[in-house]
Amino acid sequence: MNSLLDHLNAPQLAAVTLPPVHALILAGAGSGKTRVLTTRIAWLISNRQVAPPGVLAVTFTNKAAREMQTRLAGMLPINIRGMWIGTFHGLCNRLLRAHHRDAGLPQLFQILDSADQQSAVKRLLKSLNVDDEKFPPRELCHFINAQKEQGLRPAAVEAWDDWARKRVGLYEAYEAQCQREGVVDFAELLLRSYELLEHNEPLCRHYQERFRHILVDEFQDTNKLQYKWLKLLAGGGANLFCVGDDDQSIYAFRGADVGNMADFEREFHVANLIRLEQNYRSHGNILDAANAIIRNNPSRLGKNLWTEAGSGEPVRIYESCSDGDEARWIVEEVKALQRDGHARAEIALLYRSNAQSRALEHALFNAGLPYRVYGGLRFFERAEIKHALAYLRLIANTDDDTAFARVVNFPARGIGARSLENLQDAAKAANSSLHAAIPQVAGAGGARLAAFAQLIVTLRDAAQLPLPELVDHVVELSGLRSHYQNEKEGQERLANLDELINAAASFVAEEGTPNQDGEITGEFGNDLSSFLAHASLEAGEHQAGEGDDALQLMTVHSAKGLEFNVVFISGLEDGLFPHENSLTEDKGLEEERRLMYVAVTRARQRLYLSFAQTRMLHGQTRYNLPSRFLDEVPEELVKWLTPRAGRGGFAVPSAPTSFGSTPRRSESSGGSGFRIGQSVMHPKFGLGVIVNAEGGGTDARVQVNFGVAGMKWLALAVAKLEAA
DNA sequence: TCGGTTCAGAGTATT
DNA sequence: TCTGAACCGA
Repeated sequence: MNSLLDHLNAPQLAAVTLPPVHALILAGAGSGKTRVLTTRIAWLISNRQVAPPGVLAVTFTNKAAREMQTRLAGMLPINIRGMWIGTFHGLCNRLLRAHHRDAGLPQLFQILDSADQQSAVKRLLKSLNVDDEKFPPRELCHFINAQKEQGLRPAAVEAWDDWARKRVGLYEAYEAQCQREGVVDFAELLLRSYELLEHNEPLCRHYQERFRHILVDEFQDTNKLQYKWLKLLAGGGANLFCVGDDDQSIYAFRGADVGNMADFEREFHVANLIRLEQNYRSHGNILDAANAIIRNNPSRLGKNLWTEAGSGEPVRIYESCSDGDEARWIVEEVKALQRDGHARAEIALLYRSNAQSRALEHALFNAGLPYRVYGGLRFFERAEIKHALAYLRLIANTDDDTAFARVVNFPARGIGARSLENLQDAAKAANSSLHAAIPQVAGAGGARLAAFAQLIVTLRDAAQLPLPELVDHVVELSGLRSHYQNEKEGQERLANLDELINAAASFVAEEGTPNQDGEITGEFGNDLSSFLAHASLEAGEHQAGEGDDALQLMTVHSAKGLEFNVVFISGLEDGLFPHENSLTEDKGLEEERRLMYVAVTRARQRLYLSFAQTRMLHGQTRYNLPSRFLDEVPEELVKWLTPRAGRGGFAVPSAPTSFGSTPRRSESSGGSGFRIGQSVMHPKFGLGVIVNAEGGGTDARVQVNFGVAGMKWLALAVAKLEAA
C-alpha cells in the first residue's frame, strides 16, 4: 500500500491522504493532477475509508474518465466496477435509465447530439410556422441550452418583451416536442437528473447515502447546473474533493463558471485548499514565462509554478512579414528540429482559431511533412453513420421524429417535400409522431410512406438479433449499402459502415453485458439502446492515423491537457490572439490570457512564439500589432530570432515587395512617406500600424490600428505621426 | 434529384 | 477568401 504513496511530493501527499473533508486542490498545469485524483481514490479504498460503490468520480470527457479507470485498475487489486466513474452526461444518463419512470421518460429514450437538436428545432419552427430569420435555429438552441444550464425551465425564464416571450414559448414548445418524441438533449440529461433527485426525496437520500466521496476533475469547467448537481448529491454528508485550476479556465463561452471554485470554497467551508505548484513537465524558462503572463490577471486564486528541471532554453520569438512567411519559417524550423532528432509527433503547432491551420497546412503539404489536424468530423458524426443510427433509433422508438425525418427519404425513395408536408400536417393534427401519422396520408405519397413504415416494421422484427448482426441487417435492408455501392465516392462511406458493425461488436463485447454491481435494475434497456446512447455520448475518435509520426496541429483549446517537447504558438497578434471579439466581452481578455497560459504550459523543452505583420483574413489583408501577450514575457527569458520588434523600435519593416500582391488602395499615401502596413508612433495613442489610406497631399488621411487604443482615422497634416 | 449559383458569415468545443 | 447552406431551374 505504501507504494501507492511513493514518489508523491508533499502537497500531493497531503491531498491524497486528507481526512474525510471537503477539499479544493488547485492543481497547476503539469503538476500531477490526475495522479492525485486517482491515488486519492485508491488510497481511500485500500484504507477501507470507503468501499468502491461509495465513490463517485466525475470528469468532462470520456477520455479523462477512461484514463482514470485505467489508472485505477492498475493501482487496485480489486474490481473497480462498483465505482461510478464517468462524465457528467454519462452518469446522468445512467441515473435516468435506472429511474426513467420517475424521471418521466420512456425507458428507451434517445439522446440528441447538437446536430440532432438543431434539426429538431428547425422542424419545430417549421411546424409552428415561425420565421427562422427572427429565431435562427442556432441561436435558439443556444438559448435553450443556456437556460437549462442555469437550471431554468420555461416558466422560470424572465421575458420582458414580445420577442423574448415568444422565444420562451418556443423553448416550451421544444420541450413538449422532445417529450412527445421521447428524446433528450445533452443539457436535458443534466437538468432532468437534477430535478429527478430534487423532487424525489427517498431516491435522493439513497444516492446521498451511497456516495461518500465525490471527486471532480477540471472543476473550473463546471457550469452552474453541474455545481448544483454536485451540491445536491453531496448534501447527505459526502466529501467533495474538487481538483481544478482557475488559471486554465477557458470555457466560459460554453457556460463554465470559474466562480464555482470560490463559491465552493465558501459554501463548503473548505479548510483545505491545497496548491500543487511543482511542475513535472516544462523547463524553468517556459514556466517563468507562463507565470509572468498569468500574473497580469486580477482575481486569481493565486499560484506559481516551479520546477527542479533547470531553466532550459530561452523562449524563441519570431516575426514574419506575412502568414505565408510564418508558415514557411515554421516548416524550416521543423525540418531542423527533425535533423536534431526530434520526432514529428512531439512537435505541436498551436493556433487560436481553426482558420489559421490552412496556411500552415499549405506549407506543410508543399514541404511533404506529415501532419495531423485535430478537430473536425468524428466517427459518429459522419453522415453515413448518422443515417444508419437513425434507422436503429427508429427500431428502438418509432416516435423519434428526428431520426424519422433524417432517413424517410434516404436513400431516396420518392418521398418528397410535398408528402412530408402532408405528413407533418397530419401528425400535428393528431398530435402524434410522424410515423404514427402515416396512415392518414393518402395518394401516391401515402403509399410510399406506407412502404417506408413497412420497412421499419421489417427492421424491427430483426431487433432480437445480436447487435452487430442487427446493424449489418439494417445497413443492408435500408438500402444504405447499395446506395453507397452505386456512388462514385462511396467506398470510404461503405468502409465506415463496416466499421460501425465492428464498433457494435466490440461494444457488446466490452459493455453490453449486464451490470452486476447490485445496481437498481433496468439500468439500460438493452444492447441496442445502450449502444445508441454510447454513440451520442461518445462521438468517437477525431481521426485515425494516430500511430504515424506526424506533426500535431490543433487549436489551443484542443491542446489543453496535452504536452509536447516542442510547441509553436503562431499568429500571436492583437486581434487574433487575443481574439478581437474577446476585447468587448466581460472578462474576455482575462480568458484569452488564460488561453495563452494554457498554450505556453504545453511545452516541455522548447517554445516558439511567432507573429506576422500581415495576414489574410476574410479575404482582406490585415495589419496587426504583435500580441500584447508577447510584451508580458520578461525579456530575460526571450531570444529574438528576428530583430526585436515592439516598443520604440518596431523594426524590420519588410521590403515592400513582400506585401500582398494587390494592395487595395494606393500603398503610399500621397508621397507622405507613409505606407500601408507601416508601424507608426503617435504621441497619444502610442504604437500603431497603418492599415488604410485615403486622399492625398494636404488631405491625406490614414487609418491606424493602435491595438489597445483602438482603430483611428488621422489626417496626416494634423496628427503628429512618426515612423516607428 | 441533381447540379449549379448565390449568399451570409467567418471564435474557441465537450457531451 | 473561403466555406457551407439554402435555393432554383431543368
